Amino acid sequence: MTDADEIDRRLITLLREDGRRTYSDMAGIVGLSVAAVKRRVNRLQEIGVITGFTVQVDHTKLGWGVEAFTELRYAGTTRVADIVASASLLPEVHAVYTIAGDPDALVQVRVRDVAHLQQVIDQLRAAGSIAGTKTLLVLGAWTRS
Amino acid sequence: MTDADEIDRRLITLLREDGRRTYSDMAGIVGLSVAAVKRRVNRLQEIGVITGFTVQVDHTKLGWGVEAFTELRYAGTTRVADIVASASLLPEVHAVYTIAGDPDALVQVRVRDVAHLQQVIDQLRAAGSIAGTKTLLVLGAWTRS
DNA sequence: AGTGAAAAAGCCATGTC
DNA sequence: GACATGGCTTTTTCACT
Repeated sequence: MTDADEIDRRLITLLREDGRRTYSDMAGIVGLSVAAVKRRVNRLQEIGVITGFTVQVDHTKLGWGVEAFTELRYAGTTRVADIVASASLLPEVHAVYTIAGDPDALVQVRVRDVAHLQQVIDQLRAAGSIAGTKTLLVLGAWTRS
Repeated sequence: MTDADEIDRRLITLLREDGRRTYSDMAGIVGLSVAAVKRRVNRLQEIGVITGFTVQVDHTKLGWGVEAFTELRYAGTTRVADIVASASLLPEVHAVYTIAGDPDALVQVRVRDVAHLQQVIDQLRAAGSIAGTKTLLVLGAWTRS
């Protein structure tokens, strides 16, 4: 936990809604000067609460129409770091979550079509000592903000 | 699929790395004029490839230290839209994915601690005609870029 | 921490090639 | 799409509280 007060949280919320909002815009909303808002945002970046600015992309419109989560189960000796390292090398892999219990990891992938999905799953299986996989095909997604 | 050429894709990649990059910066990298880059980025927003700008936040540092995925299984008659509508009302829910097959949905949640997780799961169960849940507790996460 | 003001940088519309 | 110009907005810094 970090010392982020109520105003810091409001600034973060505002920037999550629109990462390009201007300092003067936010200053007007939270009731501080532009310089004060800038210093707070800079500080939030320095202490690592804000880790970066980015764009949200509709991957469907770029031809990556299929999204899936693949659950991975490993042979007993596999180390967590190796799991993440090998899976994250695939460009189709969007996120890797290591899990307590069963399964051992959950991999979020984005692919062009189901044939492509098959390829990626095969590559995941080949990457380590995988005991088994189960893939959840995403039909629809809702994400906050 | 949309008509986004190689330069468009490079611009998207650049903006994913840093959503605050200036047009002149990108113009220098891709070898176009500032005005041309601006027109392309505007167009990518208009056609919905770029859906918004935002900040990446380290939720751990804000006291939301526990992340989990909860698989939901429904009674036969539940409609997908209702699932998403009810789950997305909880502020702890970060994303809802509807799934082909078993389970019916995968819900990504972020909570303060495991006691809080218990509450959220209970609320998810109460929200619809849930036949069962299984929660995957995240130990570590890797996300692209 | 916050304020206010001035300099520097970036944005954006317009016109021309 | 390139290039140039000018007006406007935003960012960034600095001295002061």
